[in-house]
Amino acid sequence: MPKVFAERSDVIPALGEIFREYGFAGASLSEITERTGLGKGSLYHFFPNGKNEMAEAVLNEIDTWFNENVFAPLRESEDAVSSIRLMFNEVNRYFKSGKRICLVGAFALDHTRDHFSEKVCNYFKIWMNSLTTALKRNGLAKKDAKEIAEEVVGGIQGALVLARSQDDPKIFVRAMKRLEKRIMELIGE
Amino acid sequence: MPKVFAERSDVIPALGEIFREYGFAGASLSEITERTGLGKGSLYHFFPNGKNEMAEAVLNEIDTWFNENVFAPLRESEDAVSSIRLMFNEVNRYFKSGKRICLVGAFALDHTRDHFSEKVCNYFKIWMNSLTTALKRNGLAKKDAKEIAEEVVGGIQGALVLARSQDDPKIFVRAMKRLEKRIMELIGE
DNA sequence: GTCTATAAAGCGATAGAC
DNA sequence: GTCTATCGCTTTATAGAC
Repeated sequence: MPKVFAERSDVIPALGEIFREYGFAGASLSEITERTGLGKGSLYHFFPNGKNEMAEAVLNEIDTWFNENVFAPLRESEDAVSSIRLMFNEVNRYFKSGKRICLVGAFALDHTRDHFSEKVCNYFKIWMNSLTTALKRNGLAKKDAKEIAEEVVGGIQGALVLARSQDDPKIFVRAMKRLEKRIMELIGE
Repeated sequence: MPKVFAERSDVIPALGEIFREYGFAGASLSEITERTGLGKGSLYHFFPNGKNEMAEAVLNEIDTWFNENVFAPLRESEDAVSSIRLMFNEVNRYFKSGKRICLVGAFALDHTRDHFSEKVCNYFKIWMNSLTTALKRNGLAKKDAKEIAEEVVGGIQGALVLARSQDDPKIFVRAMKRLEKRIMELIGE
């Protein structure tokens, strides 16, 4: 019996997980129909431009989530220290303590990046800029703040790669703790 | 006019670059025939098991290269400090100062990992273990050595992701310098 | 060892009934 | 909004001539 009145936004999380597991090129429509429970008709109704539009919708949702839960607090919170602690907590939660990869980072590595270059570039750029802002508010010089932001955002991506390569999420958790500790030492907390 | 007497080992570097650019799933045989200049007949002559065997050959070559140029010196060199400097130099050269990604790291992220899990796992494991050995030889406690090795190998992977996301190889070069400096400070050089 | 021709399957995408 | 049927194309892989 066909489901009715499914909403476009309902399928986006499932699409995200499929792209994470198979990559953009490896995610086939048959896998997508199976996992979402929607036929091709429904999928093309929601995403007339096919797989490309699905990936774009996923990237937009990621963008929104990080802006609301991580980037905006870093930029706007009066208490910069707790906004940085919040970042580590939320990021750890988002990546399921290392059991989930970063889709944007995965897209960045191969030619998939070229199809979504603006979104891929901005995700990391805004993340680093927001963290830099919070660090400057804690008294760090602009140059130092930028450098540590680059180290932290890069360190998180690398820990996700390493954790998956060893099938050991604890590698990610350890990296997060190490990076948080280093930031807190630098800003004297 | 058909080339004759091409050798299997001749095509492996080209295969590596194709997999880096397109990922395993995204690398099509038509792209491979085009870039290697070999017809499907020749390719299946060299790699009877098709794409899978091609990727395996690439991973084997990567394994050999890193063992000879990076891992073995780390484990065996009498001068542990210069073996660590050598590591940073060789790794920087291998990844073309951030213009080339790590194929093993890319494979690790999606389900491609499951097809080559042993090789993917061992590449990073042996890298971290070799670096740990060199660090212990410089007087670091085992626990500290393991932690810094994890940080450095992860940091390199993350920097590759970040550099490509921003299309800015300098991010990778900066990370390499930062990581080398941190190691040298820790072992008191 | 190389090539071309071809097979069989799967792909993304579309059309049209309901 | 959902489905099934189908299109045209590309895919991986094989066969067989040279």
